[in-house]
Amino acid sequence: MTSNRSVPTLYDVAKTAGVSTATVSRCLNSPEQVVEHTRKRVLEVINQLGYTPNFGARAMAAKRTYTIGAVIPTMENAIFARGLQAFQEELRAGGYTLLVSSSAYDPQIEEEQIKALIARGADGLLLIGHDRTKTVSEFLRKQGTPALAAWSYEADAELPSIGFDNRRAMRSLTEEVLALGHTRIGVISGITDGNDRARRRVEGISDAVTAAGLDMAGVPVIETPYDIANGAEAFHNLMQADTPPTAVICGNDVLAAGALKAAGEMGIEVPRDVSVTGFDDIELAGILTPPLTTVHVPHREMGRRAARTLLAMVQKGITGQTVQLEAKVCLRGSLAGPKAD
Amino acid sequence: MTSNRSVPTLYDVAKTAGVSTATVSRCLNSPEQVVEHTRKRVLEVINQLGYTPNFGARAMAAKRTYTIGAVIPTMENAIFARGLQAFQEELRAGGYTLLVSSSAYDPQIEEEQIKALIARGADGLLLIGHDRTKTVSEFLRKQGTPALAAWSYEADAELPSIGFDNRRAMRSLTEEVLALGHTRIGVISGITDGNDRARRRVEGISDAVTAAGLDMAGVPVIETPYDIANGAEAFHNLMQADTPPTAVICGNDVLAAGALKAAGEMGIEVPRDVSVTGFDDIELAGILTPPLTTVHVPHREMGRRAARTLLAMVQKGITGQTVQLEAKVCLRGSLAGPKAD
DNA sequence: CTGAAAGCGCTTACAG
DNA sequence: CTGAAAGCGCTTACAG
Repeated sequence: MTSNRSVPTLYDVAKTAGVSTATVSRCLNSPEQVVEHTRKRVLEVINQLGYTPNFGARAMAAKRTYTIGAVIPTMENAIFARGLQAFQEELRAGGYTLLVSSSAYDPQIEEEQIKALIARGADGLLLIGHDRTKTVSEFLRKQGTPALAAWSYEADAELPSIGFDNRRAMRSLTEEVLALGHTRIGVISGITDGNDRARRRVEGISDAVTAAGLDMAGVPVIETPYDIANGAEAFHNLMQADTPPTAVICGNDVLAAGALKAAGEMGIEVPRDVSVTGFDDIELAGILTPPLTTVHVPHREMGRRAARTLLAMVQKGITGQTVQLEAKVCLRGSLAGPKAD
Repeated sequence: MTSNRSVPTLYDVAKTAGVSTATVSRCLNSPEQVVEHTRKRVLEVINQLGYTPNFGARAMAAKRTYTIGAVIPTMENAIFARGLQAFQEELRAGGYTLLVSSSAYDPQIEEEQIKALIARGADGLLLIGHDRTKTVSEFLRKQGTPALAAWSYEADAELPSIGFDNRRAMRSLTEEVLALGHTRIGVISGITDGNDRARRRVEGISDAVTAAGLDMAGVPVIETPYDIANGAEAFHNLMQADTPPTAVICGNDVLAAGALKAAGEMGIEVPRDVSVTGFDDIELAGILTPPLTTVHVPHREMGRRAARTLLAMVQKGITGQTVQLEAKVCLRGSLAGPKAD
């Protein structure tokens, strides 16, 4: 039974080349097992017919797809873009294809996407961070598909991870802020629920604040989705207080960009009137006015190493090794001492 | 790595539920065909066993995957991010999963990715623009997989498209620039080879320049990959001339951001000393200093409509209708008249 | 080096 | 409403 516009199959190739389907399959998958003149003829027929293997059939029969899936929280804001680009380049060099989907920071959607990717035969998975639904964690364990968490180092997490210590990095940044003499801090954080990176960063702020002898209870923390407009609004609210902060620490560069924008609109000068810091060091950070003090994340290295590790897990069946990378404070013009008044 | 604890199959479910595989399949795909008590029992077993359908097998048997693939030139710069987000949301509402991959603006990689996506059973494809290799165009035609081009309206292209007229939009922007009295224009364009959007934009500049009675031969055009650093370097070079331009028109906002950055470093004030314009109106454009005059692209609407059109093509087998959307000039602080000297 | 054949895990007419 | 069975397009021991 052939459909009208039938796509050629292995069988068609075999028939017109006068060989068995096994031989055609071998020409594609282990050409060294086929003698040259046979192989040449088969490859010609393949070209002539415009044959491409049916992936589903292949996956089902061979039980591998040379596909790696990644589920990231968002494709906007370029937070993950650079790391993912490096990840993809490295996979490609290894003969693997990357398929990406995004969860919009919604655990339910993340679960769907993970299942969709596994169902589509992903040989391995790159995920971001460690917070996820119980059901999907269990699903992953049952499935046995190798998975790696990036962007967040955790020593004892369920999945091996390649990332940095968000808490420690943010603590270092905050220490720099405090060392300049700021005592009135404000925080604009991402949503911490379901986002361990955001949560760890707030913890890092708290660590530094407490260690400096200040009371975290006196530090206003606004949680809002990562977005320029939200950062602007939060900044606006923070500065409305009777004694507004002299330094606003933001959970990432996107929120900080919003804060800077709001400052401009409110006639507040940064860093003279108030300091602002970010996190991530996306390209944007360096071109804002003033340039943003932030934490530099080793995006590309993280992507590359994640790819290598995941490929090793997939190909050699080894357990992924957790690796901690460094994220360093990057001082720029948006941070200065508090106004002497 | 295959786990010894083999993943349950349809057959396992059927056996332990005491029904045929056909019935289990129906519970999943057309539950209304199964009487309630049977269905209930089967669904319980499915849950208990943690069964998930094998996608490859399903795709092969059913010949559809509810998957849409997209190949975009880059995940960086957020140029496509917003539109893609809307595209994905709309697909999701329709029960489809989006899988994305990026080509790094390399036609060869685009070809690979398209094939990979089709091989993986994508029911339809979203591509960007109209320039692609002969082989992949032919492949698409042979394959018959519905495909749609976005981000670029072309009346008579091979693929139906949902997009705007890059040429006309850039012409309008340039007319605004010229209307202010600028006669010395410089252009920083993306790489036009293999990128019809970039090419059309330069044509649009040429249209306006020529219509204004100026000679395009006198307009320096630098082509460089979309990237902040490249934009900065190109701006630097442009301003090195004996009679530097009084207005620099950039192929997109990312290049313009680089130009603004370079201007700052060179002590050139925008727009007093030189005007700078972009294209795309990504979120960045509004928060730069000064805010960027640019062309506003209807990202979200484009994404949504692309999804609806593609879904119609996939589900109803209809031919996609080409739609032209409006991209409007958006005037902001980075553009002013030339310095009166 | 090559082929015949089983099997991968599903869906879907076709019967009943 | 449900089942038996063919078929989807490949890969891979197993023989020869």
